[in-house]
Amino acid sequence: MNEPQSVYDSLARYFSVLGEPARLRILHALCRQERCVSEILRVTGLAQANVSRHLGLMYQAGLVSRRREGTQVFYRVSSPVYLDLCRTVLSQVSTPADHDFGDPSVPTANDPFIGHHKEETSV
Amino acid sequence: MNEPQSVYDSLARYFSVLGEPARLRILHALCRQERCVSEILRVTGLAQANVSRHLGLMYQAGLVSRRREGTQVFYRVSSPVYLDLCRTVLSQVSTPADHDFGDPSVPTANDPFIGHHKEETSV
DNA sequence: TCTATATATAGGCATTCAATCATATAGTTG
DNA sequence: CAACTATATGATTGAATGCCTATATATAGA
Repeated sequence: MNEPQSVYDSLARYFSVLGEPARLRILHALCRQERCVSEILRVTGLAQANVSRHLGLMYQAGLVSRRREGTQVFYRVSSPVYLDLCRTVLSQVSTPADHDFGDPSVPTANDPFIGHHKEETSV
Repeated sequence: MNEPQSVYDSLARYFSVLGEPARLRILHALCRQERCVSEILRVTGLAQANVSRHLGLMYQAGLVSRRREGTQVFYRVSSPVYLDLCRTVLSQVSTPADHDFGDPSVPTANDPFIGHHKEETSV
């Protein structure tokens, strides 16, 4: 029972959940639509146990919602706010150009969380 | 040198930097104004070595800028975007009301990151 | 140069946490 | 119930990271 004591702890917890590449991949897979776990596996290429863990964590944190349909469990982003956060940071990240997140000249087609989602062919 | 390979890594790195209560405290201390390290120590009550480390990390990540003046080093939030992120998440967090982020009846006086970030104009 | 103040950094220790393998649970169908 | 599919979880390991103490660097002044 490690309840967060302060606003800072709660806030940090949210950011920590977002601070993991694998979880961001999963979030991106849910960017446009809800998906069941096996779809997420296929799209992201991550291992089953990992995806399940990350989804559980994100679910507990409130970032994703889920519903069961037969043996499958469908997850979706619980609030577009979380996608907005990603886009906001991405827009900041792209400007310095000291990393190679998509050339500024090349439009946002390849960037995650843009909304025009390239289906699972995204590299 | 461990350069991030994908957009997800870079994005996660940013969120990770924000995913630490101590760093959020420091960020909050810089919410309205730039401050030198000793001021940050006094305001946050954190240990000197920790603050220095956290500031160094945030500086490398680009979240804060700094300038030296004599023996003192003044830090400031490099972009109000990072404060906006905090406020955005806080607004999401506050709704459940299962944590004590400032009573809704009590105005925002005690809540972090509520101060309007005055244009810093990099003195 | 010597001293004092302000900030940064190194090393050790403890904890957190992601990846993995194996196994368990839930639901469906025969 | 048995067998199968889909998803979750336990246990272990290794890496990353935060805090602490001590020390190093930088700047200013006598």
